Amino acid sequence: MGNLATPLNSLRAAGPEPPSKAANRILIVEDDPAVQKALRRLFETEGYAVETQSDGKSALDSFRASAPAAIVLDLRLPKVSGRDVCKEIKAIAPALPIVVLSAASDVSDKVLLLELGADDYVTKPFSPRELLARVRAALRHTARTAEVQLVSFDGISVDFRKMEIKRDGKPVVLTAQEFKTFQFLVQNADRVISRDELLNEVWGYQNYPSTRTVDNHILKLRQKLEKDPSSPVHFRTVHGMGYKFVR
Amino acid sequence: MGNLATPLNSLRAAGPEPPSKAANRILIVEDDPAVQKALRRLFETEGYAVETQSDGKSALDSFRASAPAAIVLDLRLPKVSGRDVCKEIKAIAPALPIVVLSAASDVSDKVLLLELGADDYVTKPFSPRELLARVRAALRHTARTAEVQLVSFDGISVDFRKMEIKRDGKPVVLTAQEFKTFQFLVQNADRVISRDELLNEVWGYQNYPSTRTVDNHILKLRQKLEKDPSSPVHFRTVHGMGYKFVR
DNA sequence: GAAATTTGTAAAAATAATGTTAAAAGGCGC
DNA sequence: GCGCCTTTTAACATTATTTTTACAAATTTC
Repeated sequence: MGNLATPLNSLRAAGPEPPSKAANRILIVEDDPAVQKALRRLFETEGYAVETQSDGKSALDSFRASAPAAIVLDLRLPKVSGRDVCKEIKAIAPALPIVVLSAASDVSDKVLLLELGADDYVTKPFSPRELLARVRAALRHTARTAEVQLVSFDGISVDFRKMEIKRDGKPVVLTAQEFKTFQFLVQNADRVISRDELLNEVWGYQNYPSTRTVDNHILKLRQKLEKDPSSPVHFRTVHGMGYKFVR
Repeated sequence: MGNLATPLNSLRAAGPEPPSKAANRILIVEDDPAVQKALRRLFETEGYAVETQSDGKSALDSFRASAPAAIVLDLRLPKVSGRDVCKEIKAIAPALPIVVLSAASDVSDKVLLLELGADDYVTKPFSPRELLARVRAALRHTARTAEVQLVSFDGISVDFRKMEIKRDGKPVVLTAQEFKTFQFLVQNADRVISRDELLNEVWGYQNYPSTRTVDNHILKLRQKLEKDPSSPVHFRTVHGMGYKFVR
């Protein structure tokens, strides 16, 4: 499971979670049989209910009939072009997430995708994991438009959308990386997060600093947000495992 | 983090040992000796048990024999091509994460990786850290899916994800190693586990403490979790064999 | 039932992880 | 390029955990 999916998990962590049937139905529109097959396998092994179509016309029919939770759409399609399919679907169901597959040349202008109404796209040699992550992210996004945007605890209030943090009414300034770290921890509250996971999720693959970097950011967060930084209450360390944010 | 891993393990293999699916065993398939050596070092210093193969044929044999937790696979291989190896392995073990190494030109086709069933890829030249990060992410993925997350017995409740244990409502604090030991025992409840198996599975490959270390951890678990530690009910001793957790 | 082996137990010794500081490296606007 | 801010690394102190050790108790073997 892509690590991007973790916030979702933690949000639900409160109770036993009933997997909604509709929530994991996916429509894949792809004309190349080989790719179609591969995509089907990819998503099915991840527990999605997959429906596949090979052309734009059938895709539209299928979409109306089965009401999928998300659509994976190849832009290059016979008959009705992928672009038109995308537009049309978005006209009917604006909230339905669509992730577009495209050759790099197709998206020379990202503007186009926005016009189409696509929620995200994956280009050329993409890793299956990446596609999965994007679809999941798209699903998550629509599933919870108001994804924990406001949090407050212990005299601290946070507006993640505005990127505003106040402590006893006074603004607290976090740097970019501190903020991202904070947000990830909050969105995964109560769960123990390893340094590696934080590096993956917050820092990403390209720049992968040493694990000690994480410690330093935690230190900063404690200094800026804990009442008594030397005995942290919210940013807890779990020795040998990682860190854990507790409200 | 020693890298004495290999010799120690082979020594230990003397005794009768069940085919373990150690979570940190990695198969690296790479024909360039220099790269192979570098990769081996990279992963070994990170505590993985590394097995290397130079061609597709041996890779398949090795995969069948040793059941690694993940595979790092160069697409360019002599004899059987990396592509075929990938496909074949995915056909047998769809859940086994495969991270592909490839020249940029190899993945120019957006289809390729998908069809192969690879989970992720890194293009040459790649940064060691990025490769590590991707492999770890892939491993975490498989580790997280489908495992018991909540358990309770006898007034004790466990949330493995939060790493939280409560006894009659009060939190019990376990150290990292204690927790891992506990988790492994619980997930293998009712089965007798030898000390050697515990060392392999919980302690991993590169640290090999004496078997008495296991006894001490069991002791701690009993002290923290048994009603009457001197006559344990859940953490049972199977004389001459090992231990066994009973709910 | 005595010797040999295995396990229970607690405390000491050895390691390893984390906290913290300060300096180096990297980015960015000017 | 220069100065400013952020991020990362490096180093050292501190704390926590893991491992070893030694001996007592229990179990098995003969």
